[in-house]
Amino acid sequence: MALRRKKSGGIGRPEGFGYPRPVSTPGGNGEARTGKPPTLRDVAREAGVHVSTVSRVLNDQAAAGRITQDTDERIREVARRLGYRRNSIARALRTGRTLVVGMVVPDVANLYQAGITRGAGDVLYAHGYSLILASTDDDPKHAESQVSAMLGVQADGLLYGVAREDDAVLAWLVDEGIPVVLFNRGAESREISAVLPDDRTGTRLAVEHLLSLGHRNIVHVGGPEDVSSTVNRLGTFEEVLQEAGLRGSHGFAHRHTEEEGYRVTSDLLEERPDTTAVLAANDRLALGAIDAIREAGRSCPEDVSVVGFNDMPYGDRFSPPLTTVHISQNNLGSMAAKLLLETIADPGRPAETHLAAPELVVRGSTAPAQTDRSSL
Amino acid sequence: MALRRKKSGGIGRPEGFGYPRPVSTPGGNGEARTGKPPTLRDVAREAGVHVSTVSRVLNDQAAAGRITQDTDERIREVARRLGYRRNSIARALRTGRTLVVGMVVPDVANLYQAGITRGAGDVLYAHGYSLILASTDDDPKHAESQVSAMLGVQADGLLYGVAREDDAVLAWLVDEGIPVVLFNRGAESREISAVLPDDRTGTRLAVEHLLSLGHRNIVHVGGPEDVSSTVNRLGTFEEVLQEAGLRGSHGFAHRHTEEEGYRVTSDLLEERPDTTAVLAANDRLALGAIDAIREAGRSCPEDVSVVGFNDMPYGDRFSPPLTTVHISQNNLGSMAAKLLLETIADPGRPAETHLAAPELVVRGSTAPAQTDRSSL
DNA sequence: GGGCATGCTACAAACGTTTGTGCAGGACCC
DNA sequence: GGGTCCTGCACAAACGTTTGTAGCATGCCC
Repeated sequence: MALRRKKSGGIGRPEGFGYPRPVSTPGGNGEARTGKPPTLRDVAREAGVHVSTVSRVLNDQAAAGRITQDTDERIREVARRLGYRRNSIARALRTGRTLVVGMVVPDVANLYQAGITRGAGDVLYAHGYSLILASTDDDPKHAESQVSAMLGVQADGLLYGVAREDDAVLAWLVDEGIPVVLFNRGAESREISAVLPDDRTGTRLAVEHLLSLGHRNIVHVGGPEDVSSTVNRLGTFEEVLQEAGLRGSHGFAHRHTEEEGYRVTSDLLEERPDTTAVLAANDRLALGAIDAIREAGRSCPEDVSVVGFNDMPYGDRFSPPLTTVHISQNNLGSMAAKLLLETIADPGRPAETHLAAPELVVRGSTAPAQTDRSSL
Repeated sequence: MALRRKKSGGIGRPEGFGYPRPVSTPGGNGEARTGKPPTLRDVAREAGVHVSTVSRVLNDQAAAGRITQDTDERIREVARRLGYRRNSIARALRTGRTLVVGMVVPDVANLYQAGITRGAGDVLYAHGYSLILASTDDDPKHAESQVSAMLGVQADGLLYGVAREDDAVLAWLVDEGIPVVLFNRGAESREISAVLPDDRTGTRLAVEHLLSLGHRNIVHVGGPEDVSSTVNRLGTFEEVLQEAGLRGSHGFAHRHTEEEGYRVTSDLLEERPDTTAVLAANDRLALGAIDAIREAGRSCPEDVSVVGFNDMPYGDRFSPPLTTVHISQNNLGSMAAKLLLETIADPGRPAETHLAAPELVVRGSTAPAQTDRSSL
C-alpha cells in the first residue's frame, strides 16, 4: 500500500524539480488515472484518432509528411498529458526485437571485467539498448544456465566473455543463430566476431622487459588450459624465451584467482628454486604469485620479479605496485558492443576479430635480476 | 551468413558434449527446421493437442492431476525434440510480469558495488529473474535516463543504490508505483524498503578505534552532502567526538572518488595542520586521503592514521593496508534482492529497513598517535 | 468539370502466450 | 440405470504493439 498510494511529493521534496515526469501533472487530465498505465488506445481515444496513427507519430514514422502537423502535435500533447510510455514488451513481441543484449562475464566482482562492462554498457545505452548481466564464476556449468536465462528474455545478442576451447554453450549459441561477439577470450572458430587483448604482443613486451632486466630463470603462471589467452600467452612466453636461447617452466591455474596463482607459483618455486621472475597470465594470478614468493621467504621484487596482465584498477596501489600489461578495458568493452550492434543489424556480415593494443606499464614488482647473489 | 548457417559442431568440437541442446538432434524431427523457433502451436500440432494443454504442462500447471501422465510425457517429449523454448516476451505481455529487475549503482567499475551486484544477482537468478544493470556515475542526471530505460523494458522492480535526499527520480518511481528497494543509501521516506550499512555503529567503531589509539585531532572526509550515509556518518562522527569532549573538522566530497578524497583531505590538512587521524566516509576517499597526506610530506600511518569505510576488495593489499569498516557486500546485495522479491510478490506489504552489521577491521593505515611529536 | 494523383488517416491482422470457461466422456453413487 | 461429479482436454479472448493496405477526401491537370 505504501508504495502504490503515493501520488506526488513522495519523499518530501519541493515541487518543480527539473526531471521529466511522464505522469500527468495533477489535475491535468480528464479521465481519472486508473491503476493501469495508459496504452496507445487510450491516447488514440483521447486524441480522437486511430491507434495506428498514434503509433506512427510516436515512432517518428510520420515519414514523408504522412501526418498533419496539427494531428502530430495534438497526439504528442495527449501522450505527454496522459503520461504514456510505450510498452516495449508488446513492441518486442510484434517486432521480434527486444533491444536488450546479454553480457556474460567470468566474475562481475572482478575489477577488470567491470571496466569492460562499463565500456560496453555506455555504447549500448547510447543506442537505446539495455544490458543484462550474468556472471558465471568462470564455471562452464554456470554459463549454460545463465545463457539460457538470457535467451529466455529474448536478448537480441550476446557479449560472451567466457569462451573455452570446446565450448558447448557457445556452440549452442551459434547453432541458435543468435548474434554473439566474444570478448576477452576467443574461440578457434573464425566465424564468430571477437575483440581480444593482443596476447602475443603483450606477452612479448612483458617477457622482453624481464629479459632486459637480466632475468634468465623465468616461470609462467598460466590460466585455465582451455582458454585462448592462456594458450596464446604461454605460446608467446616460450617463443620469446627460445629466441633468447632460454627455456622456462610453467603451470596452469584452474581459475583466475589469487589462490590459484599462489598454488601454481608455490609449485613452480619448489620445482625451480633458482627462479628470479614470474610472468603471470593475469593480475590476480600475479597477486597470488607475490603471496607465494613471500611465503617462500623471498621478497618481491628484490628476489623475484613479478609481472601481471590486464592492469586491473588499483594495481598501482598494491604493495609492491604491480608491473603489468595494460589493456584498455573501456575500449575493449565498447568495441565489443559496437561490433555486436553491427552484427545484430546485419547478421550476415563476416566475422571480424579486433585486437586491443597492449602497453607495458612498469611499476614496483619488477627489478633487475641480482647478477651475483652469492657475492652479497 | 557465418553465424546463421552453422547447424552443429560450430566450433570444431566433438559430438556428445554434456550440455542440453534445445535444438533437435540432427535428423531427429520430422518437420524441417525453419528459421523461426518453434512455438507453442508447433508443439501442440505435433503432439496432437491444444496449445492451452501444452502451456499448462510446460508451466507445471497440471495442478490437481488435470492431465494424463501419458499426455504430459508426450508433450514434454515433443517440446524437447522440437527444441521449444518459451517466448518470455509473449508471456510477459500476457501476464504483465517480465521477471526482470533493474539495478542501478553509482559505478559498476567500483569493487564494492560489484560485490553487492553479485550478491543480488545470485538470489535473483535463483528465483528465475534476470538482472539488468545500469551505472549512473553517481550523477543524478544519468539516473533519470537509466531508470527510464529500465521502466522501458518493463522491469518488475528496481534495486536503487543512488538515492539522494531530494531524489526526483526516486519520487517518480514511487509515483509510478513500481516496487523499489533502496540499497547503500536511504531516503527520508519510511515508505520505501531499504537495506543499508549500519552507518552509525560502523562510524562509532571507527572513531572509538582512533580515540583508543590516542588520537585527539581527527578530521572527517564526508561524501556528497545529500546522501544519507554521508549525513549519518558525519553525525555519528561528531557525536562520538563530543562524548569524548572533542571537536573535529570535516569536509564534503562531491563524489566518492580518490580525487575528491585527495582534494578534501588536502584542504583539511591545511586548515588543521595538527591533524593526526582522518576518518573517511568511504574507502576510495580514504585512498585519496592517503595520497594527500603523502603529498603534504607526512606519512600514513606514522604521522597520520586513516580509516575508511566499506572494506573494498584488495583493501588488505594496499600500501598501507587499509583499516576500514567492513560491510558484507554479498549479504547486503542478497538481502536487498530478497526484499525486492517480496515486495514484488506483495506490493502492499509495509516497507522495512534492514541494517547490515559493520565490523571494524584493523590493518596498517592506523597507528597510535605520536604522543609527543616535539620530543623527537 | 471529371479523372487522377496524392495526402492523410483508419482497418485489421498478426506476434506467442496465459487462463477462465465450456464440454465431452467416463466413473461413481444410490 | 440414471443422475452427478470428476477428469482431461479444447476454445477463445485477451495483452499492447506495429505495419501493409484500403479508403476517403482534396487539389490539380487537361
